[in-house]
Amino acid sequence: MHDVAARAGVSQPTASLVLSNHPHARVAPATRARVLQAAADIGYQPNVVAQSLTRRRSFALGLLVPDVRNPFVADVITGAERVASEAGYAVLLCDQSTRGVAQHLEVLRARQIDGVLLGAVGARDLPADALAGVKVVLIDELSDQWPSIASDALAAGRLAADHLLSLGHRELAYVGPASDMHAFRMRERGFTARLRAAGIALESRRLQRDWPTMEGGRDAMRRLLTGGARPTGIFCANDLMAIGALKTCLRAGLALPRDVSIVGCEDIELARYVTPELTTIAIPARELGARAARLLLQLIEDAPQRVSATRLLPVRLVARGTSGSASQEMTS
Amino acid sequence: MHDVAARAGVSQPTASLVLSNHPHARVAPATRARVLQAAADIGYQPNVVAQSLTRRRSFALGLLVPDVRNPFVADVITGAERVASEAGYAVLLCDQSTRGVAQHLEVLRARQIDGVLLGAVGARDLPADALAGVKVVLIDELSDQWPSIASDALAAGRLAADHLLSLGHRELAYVGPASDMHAFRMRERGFTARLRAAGIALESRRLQRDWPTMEGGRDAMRRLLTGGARPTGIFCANDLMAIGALKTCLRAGLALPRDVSIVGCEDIELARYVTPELTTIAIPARELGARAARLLLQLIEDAPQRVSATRLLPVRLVARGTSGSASQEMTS
DNA sequence: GGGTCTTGCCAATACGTATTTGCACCCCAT
DNA sequence: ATGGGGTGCAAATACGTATTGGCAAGACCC
Repeated sequence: MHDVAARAGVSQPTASLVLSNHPHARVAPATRARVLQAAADIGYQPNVVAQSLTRRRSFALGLLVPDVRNPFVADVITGAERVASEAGYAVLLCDQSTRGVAQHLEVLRARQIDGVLLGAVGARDLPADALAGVKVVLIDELSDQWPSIASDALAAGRLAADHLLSLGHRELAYVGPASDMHAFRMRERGFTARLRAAGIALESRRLQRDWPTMEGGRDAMRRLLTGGARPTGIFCANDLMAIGALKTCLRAGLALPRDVSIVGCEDIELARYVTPELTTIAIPARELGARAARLLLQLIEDAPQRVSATRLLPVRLVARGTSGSASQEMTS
Repeated sequence: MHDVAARAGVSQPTASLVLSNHPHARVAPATRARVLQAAADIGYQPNVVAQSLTRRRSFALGLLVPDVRNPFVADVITGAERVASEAGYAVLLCDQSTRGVAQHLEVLRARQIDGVLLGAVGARDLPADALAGVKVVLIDELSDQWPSIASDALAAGRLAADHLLSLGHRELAYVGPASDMHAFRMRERGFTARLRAAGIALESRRLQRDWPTMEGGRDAMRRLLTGGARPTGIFCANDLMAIGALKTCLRAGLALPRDVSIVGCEDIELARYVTPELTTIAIPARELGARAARLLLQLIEDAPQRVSATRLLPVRLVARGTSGSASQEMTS
């Protein structure tokens, strides 16, 4: 910028006034033009680090996720990255497999990060002190302590239950992670609540918890299959587990949806590419990421506008090939 | 840091010497201890932005990828993020769906980034001028202009060809992207070279190009099916395309591997979860990302050590359910 | 006991930009 | 002509840390 100023025959502060396009900048049009021309001539690019130091804003967001390889998470990232990037913010990616939430937050704080998006992190796990003074938005999580963007997980569980019930299933099971994430808890609660309303109680051996991955779904399904009293309808808290379960059923010689119906949750792209195609509850992952980023940017730029107005994003049932009438089993 | 210095009764520069652990720092042990104690007392955290300004190093890497949602890319990211993070570097994620490579590089340069990892970006597309003065490592790409870490893509193509040939297939096809990425070009070249060596020429209608996604694989497969003279063995340049093709075959009423054999490439986790399980060539994605990050860190920290020593990472065939003997078709 | 060396610290400066303050200068009204 | 108000710019300062140079005080030599 010194070079620009020298070339335009003005002082550095004047060049700064012009280039930062200050609102109440009183600069003569001719001078302004000279500075802009000089900047264009030498291809001036501002040093964001220096700007960050004086303005005490890094124009960067932290994006903390449990696992980049989870397709749902990848969708969330895509939505958030796009919004942030278009607003001129950089995205610092932090994977929890590398280090814990608290440690990542330390690093981000040291970098004077403007805000943090927390994806798929259970609110109870959050170290409140590590978050002190950090602007944060939770993704697909609800908390009265921090703003968040969430999907209607309760409805997701209900939709899955209603779908299976309407197909005539009475022998039902739930497969989900041991996570304390709000989204997972609510999917489970919505499901079991609807079962209770239909007069069905979920035995504990039909409530299987495991890691929210294909492997976890596989292991949970194995336990369901060997546990006796095989269920005919299964709701899996996410599609990865559902696919693991699906695969395990096929390996065990079961046919879907004849012998067993499976309903997943999230509707990742993959759900349409397994065989049979997975019936699931669609969660708008990209939209969650995008809205969370937008909310965070508002919190950063529009002062203490704490009106998070957390609205639940709607979910919907996508009936495909892994769910079918329970009577099929009886008649076959 | 001023507070730390005041608390320890020393000047700010002295505190800096202690806290930055300078090699030829001549500080009395007692003083050093006082400073460290003071820093611990008030929970001092360095301001990385200010450090970046003086040291002219941001301790941050750019990671430029075509699409976070591609599982192969997600694996690469995981590997790179882990290495960078453990070395104390932040990772700025840039998705090409947001803006072009050149624009991302501008932004990264303005942020005084220390280096850039370019994942799955064709070397020919690279704007050489936008890369001037930026330390960069290409991932799964080869170039005599920039250092890189790549897999043995030629061998991958050969392995696929040898596998299909050894199963007796003679009616072969290739499905790949129109990308000019080295990895894809070599996978194709290795495949076709082996076919030629076996006296088989690939007709143009059996060389289908499309987007490297499931949809692309689906569309390419549809063209193969409707083009007459259906091939019995197909090599798809990545697993996503292979899965799209697989799915399309199943929908068309074909059985795998009885009617058609498919070999994918990359061995993403998903390959084991489609039905039948996908035969594929395993590419060490995470290792690629990790090695690329390590090489970049070397270039950054160890001076102009241009000895990139680009070694090709080995690939291997993983035979699963989508490939079988060609004679099966004849006898069925 | 005066000189050279070493040790341990601080003062000064730099990094590149933003912001505040103050000073010329000109225009116009009285 | 003179004072007041506005305009356009530069000087000074700040952001938080790293680095250089130099200055005291002590150790050591003859």
